[in-house]
Amino acid sequence: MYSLAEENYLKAIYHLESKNKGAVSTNAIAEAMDTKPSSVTDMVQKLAEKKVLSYIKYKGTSLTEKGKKTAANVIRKHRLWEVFLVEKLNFHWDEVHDIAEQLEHIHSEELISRLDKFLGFPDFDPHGDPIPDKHGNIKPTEKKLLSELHKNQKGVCVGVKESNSEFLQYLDKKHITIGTKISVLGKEFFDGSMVIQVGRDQFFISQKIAENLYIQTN
Amino acid sequence: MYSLAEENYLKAIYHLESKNKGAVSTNAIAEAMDTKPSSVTDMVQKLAEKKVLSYIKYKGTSLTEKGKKTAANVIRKHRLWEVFLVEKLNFHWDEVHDIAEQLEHIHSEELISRLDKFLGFPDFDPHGDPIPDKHGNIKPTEKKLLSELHKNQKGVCVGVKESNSEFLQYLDKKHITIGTKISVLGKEFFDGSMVIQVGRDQFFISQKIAENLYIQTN
DNA sequence: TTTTATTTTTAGGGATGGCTAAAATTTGGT
DNA sequence: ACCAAATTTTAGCCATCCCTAAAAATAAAA
Ligand SMILES: [Mn+2]
Ligand SMILES: [Mn+2]
Ligand SMILES: [Mn+2]
Ligand SMILES: [Mn+2]
Repeated sequence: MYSLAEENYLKAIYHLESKNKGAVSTNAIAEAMDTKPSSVTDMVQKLAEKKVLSYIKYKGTSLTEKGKKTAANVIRKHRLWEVFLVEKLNFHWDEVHDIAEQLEHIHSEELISRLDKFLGFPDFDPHGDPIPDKHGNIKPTEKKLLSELHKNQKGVCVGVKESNSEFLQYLDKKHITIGTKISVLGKEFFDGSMVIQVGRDQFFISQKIAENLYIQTN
Repeated sequence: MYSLAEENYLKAIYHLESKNKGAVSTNAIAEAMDTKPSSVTDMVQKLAEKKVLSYIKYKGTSLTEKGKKTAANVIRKHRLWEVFLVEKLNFHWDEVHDIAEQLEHIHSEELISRLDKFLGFPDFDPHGDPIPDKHGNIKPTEKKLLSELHKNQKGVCVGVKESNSEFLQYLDKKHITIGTKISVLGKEFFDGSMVIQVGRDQFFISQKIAENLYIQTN
């Protein structure tokens, strides 16, 4: 059984590892957790003793299989609760993250197993992120960023990279959500901006927007 | 915002106060919380500074209005989550308490408000205990213990006093649950035991059982 | 009314999870 | 290769919430 703080560290390191490939630096963890590097060193040394990560002084840390599984399980709980909040309690997709941050630490295998069933065994959370299975495995999906598409390519929005309220509310305003079809009508090489078609609307988006939307093309 | 430990103390003191009427002793709190009296003194002094209870050295503590409201709100959350676990996730009524002990500490007014609506604004939890409203008020209900009934009186089971697994499983075996009609066929003055009728079955129960079943007679 | 037993508080300390400041190590520029 | 900058660790400290042992106050008995 891991403490709330330990679970949050494992989750943060898991996310950093999957983004940056390779050992995770102390500073990167500190920034992700909004804490000080010295606090990270303390915790990382404790977690190394518990064999959930390997740590080499000054060289960074990486999760062991045990650590990965534990982290994936916390992420599984987070995302299942987000589905619950949106599907059953009618929360908006930009309101659920902070509540899920708390709910992800409730300890009960049976609870999560029943919640999963109650929700119809969902594969993705409200932001399009995949929900790990109970063994910590995530189905690989072939998705790309909208910014990687070329002129005249099209696809379906399957997720968002960042999911802060401002961004999600922008998407709402433009009627973009999970499942929305998007076509690239034009792309500017200079700044990466695009003109896209969503339903009957055509409009301009910046590269920053395009870099935060996951698209599935098939 | 109160910590997990603070909320648990407030809840325990609230329950002790409503049972024993009058100031609550340090030892009583320690026993209820399964902790040491010295730890209770520490926490009670801290809570007194926060104005959620009044504390006089060697004389005991009692909750202020603020403290009562805070405690009732934790109890409200506990009981709403218990309803969720039983009604939506199909847990059995003897399995939900420990999980609700964790869920009751999730901080979000909006979450509880929506959960309440999702559950159809229930008045009672799966054990027949009343759910306080968002202001901390509990509707007074006129219920009595089965042990207070006389021969030939009858009523409906509306709740259980203790709700540990062993007792709840005993009730299941005897097909007694919330809403079950019970008639007192006979009562022994010597030991308070009874013979009761439940559906078509007639059987003996001890005084201990009769003292833990709430009955409504009308 | 003493004496004894019980209850309650205080003193001192441990584990967890933070912090700042200073020291050690690594990285990068010249 | 050397110095400067950035990163990382260590040392020492703080807050929370728990503990044991000892002291103080109250309650019960003699
Ligand atoms: Mn989230
Ligand atoms: Mn999400
Ligand atoms: Mn309960
Ligand atoms: Mn209950």
